[in-house]
Amino acid sequence: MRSDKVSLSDIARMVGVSTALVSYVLSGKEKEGRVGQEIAAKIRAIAKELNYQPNLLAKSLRKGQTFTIGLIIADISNPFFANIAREVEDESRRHGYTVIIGSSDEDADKAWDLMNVLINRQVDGFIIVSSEHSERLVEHLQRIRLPFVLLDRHFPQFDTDFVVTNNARASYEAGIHLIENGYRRIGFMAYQSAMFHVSERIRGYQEALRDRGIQVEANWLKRVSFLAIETEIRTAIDELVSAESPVDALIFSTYGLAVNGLKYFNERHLRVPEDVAIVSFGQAEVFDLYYCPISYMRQPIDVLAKKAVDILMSRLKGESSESQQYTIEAQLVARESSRKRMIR
Amino acid sequence: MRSDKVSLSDIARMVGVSTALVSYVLSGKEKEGRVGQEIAAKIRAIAKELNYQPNLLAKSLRKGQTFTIGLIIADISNPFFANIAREVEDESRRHGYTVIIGSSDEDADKAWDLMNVLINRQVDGFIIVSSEHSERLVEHLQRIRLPFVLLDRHFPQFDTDFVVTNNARASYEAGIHLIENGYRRIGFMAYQSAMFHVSERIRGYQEALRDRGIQVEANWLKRVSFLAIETEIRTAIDELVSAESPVDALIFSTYGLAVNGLKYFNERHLRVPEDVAIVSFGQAEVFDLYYCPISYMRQPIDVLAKKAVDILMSRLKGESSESQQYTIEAQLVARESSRKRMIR
DNA sequence: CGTCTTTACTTAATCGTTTAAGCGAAAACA
DNA sequence: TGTTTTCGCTTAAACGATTAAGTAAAGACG
Repeated sequence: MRSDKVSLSDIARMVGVSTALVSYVLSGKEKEGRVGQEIAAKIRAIAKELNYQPNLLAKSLRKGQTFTIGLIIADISNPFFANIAREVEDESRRHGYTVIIGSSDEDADKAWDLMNVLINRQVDGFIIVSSEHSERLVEHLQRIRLPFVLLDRHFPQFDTDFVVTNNARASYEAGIHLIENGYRRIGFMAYQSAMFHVSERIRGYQEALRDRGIQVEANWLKRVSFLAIETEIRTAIDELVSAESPVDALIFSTYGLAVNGLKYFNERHLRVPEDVAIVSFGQAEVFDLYYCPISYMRQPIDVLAKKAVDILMSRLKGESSESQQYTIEAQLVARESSRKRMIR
Repeated sequence: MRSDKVSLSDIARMVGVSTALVSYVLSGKEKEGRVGQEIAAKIRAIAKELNYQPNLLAKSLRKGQTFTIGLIIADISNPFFANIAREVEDESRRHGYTVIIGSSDEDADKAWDLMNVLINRQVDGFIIVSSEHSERLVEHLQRIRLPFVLLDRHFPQFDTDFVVTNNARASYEAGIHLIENGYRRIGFMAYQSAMFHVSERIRGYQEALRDRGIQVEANWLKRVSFLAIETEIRTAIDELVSAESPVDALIFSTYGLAVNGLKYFNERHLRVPEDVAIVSFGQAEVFDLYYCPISYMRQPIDVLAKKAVDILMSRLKGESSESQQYTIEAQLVARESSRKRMIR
């Protein structure tokens, strides 16, 4: 297919030396290779003239390193993950690494297959936003000793590297914020999932209410399945605003829940914050543009991503052996959607 | 780093045959290799037992094919591109290809560097959402005969494969739609760019107005630079709604312009569609969630992406030599933001 | 029974690098 | 002058697959 691919041996032939010498010069190992000044210059000149581009496949095969990392996320078309992907990509490039991204759709089997595809491609390591039931994936990576960092979500039962948000604390602050602004009946919308970060978010919310002497009603907590979100979130909201136990505020625990929930809010003509005040997790332009800008717990995606890459890089250098675990605080961005409650 | 990597020769040693035989069996070439039944079974058994995963680097190096394609887009954190990326990823995987995504930030130099990184990684081909001044990139790929497909944007002066939206037509329809709903003074917001798709979108808009006997005023067309979008779009909108030549409707020619523009609309408390009706390009959840759902020209991202991958695949098989060029129609999704004008 | 074909394998080159080891020749040292 | 060191380069193995070509043994054929 390609015609003018130029290899080390092409240069070697033109200069009249061995490929070894060319390799030494072009990879900056002149010292070790003890190459003559003139011949080095000549090699460099010819390489430049032919626009020599080393074949990274060959290099990787030989060195046992590809300078590639695999990034497994739920869905690149979700802006939260897209932003993560962007930061990971930029940070990795700074270290000379290329990222291969795969979307798992929160499906452990897909994630497993993805992992295998990437392993076959000999990635040097992984950054993973894990999905439910991905314990097997984590165990497998540990067993084969492939470095990886869990991002945004982790498994407390495994001793792994990870970088996550302080989810309990974030929920707690979201709750306190709403309470301090006069809301008393606060709902919480979460995915139906046994993942740690989900239960942490729920825990923080409940603690906030309890700390402020509010009796948490069980049916304020709504859990919807990821796959049937569009229908289930409608039922959940219907129940939350029904006469029986109407809430005056609602915390969405992810971006996807917020988007789907707010769509239904519009449909039902529920007013924010008059009917229901809102604080959400995740972040996206949607929150700015909503008629009533949405308050949210800002997760410092750039910091999370950068830290994850840094940890992975240190692993790839084989530096430490202790697990590196970072929990980063989210920050409340208070907007109109949770403004002080008017007395009705 | 990795301990238990198992290679062809490991299997060969255990079974007591040569690596060649193992290769034949495991790559389903038993016929050509004329391998015995029993030994084939044994090889397969051991391979399974050891969980053998072929080293794609070695395979690629030998075969001169990596089954990898490079996708260059402006920015993965922009939902329009994120959706493209997702579709390209899925469709490619169906063909057994892995995608490496890179963000160019609409910067030709970054795109060039990205291209080189990916070439070094021996991608088999490219799908490119090109940026301004990327003619050099296109010429280079043609010269080295690396297959590529331009997506969403193309250069009319080059004879390349491409898949694009019918931009002139889409703008035209957006314009007609607004006119038919009673708007007469229609503005158009575009990036300051000489790229073909931009001028096509402008052309369609102007034609629509002319066809309906509306005298197009020059200062209805606003062009803002990609880099200084936040400030320039404010000035542009200020001018558009100013007393001198206030518009009653506005077409945003990209997602990014719409988001930034609408933010400023909120700030200035401009009402949609009472003050200004809106039709936008691009698509995202934002448009659904805005207090007044935004009408937009729906570009069939899934079709665009799938077609681009299909074309690239046919190139990789070396099928046709004629350039394959597809122009796909966008579809108006009419919502509240451009509803029939009330007489004031 | 000798020759030809088929079967079931092996050998070895190859892809494009890296890099340890080797090897003359010149320079330094004793 | 003889020995060691340094210099400047080459040789060749290795990474892990693929695959054309070779080969030995068994079976088919006349």
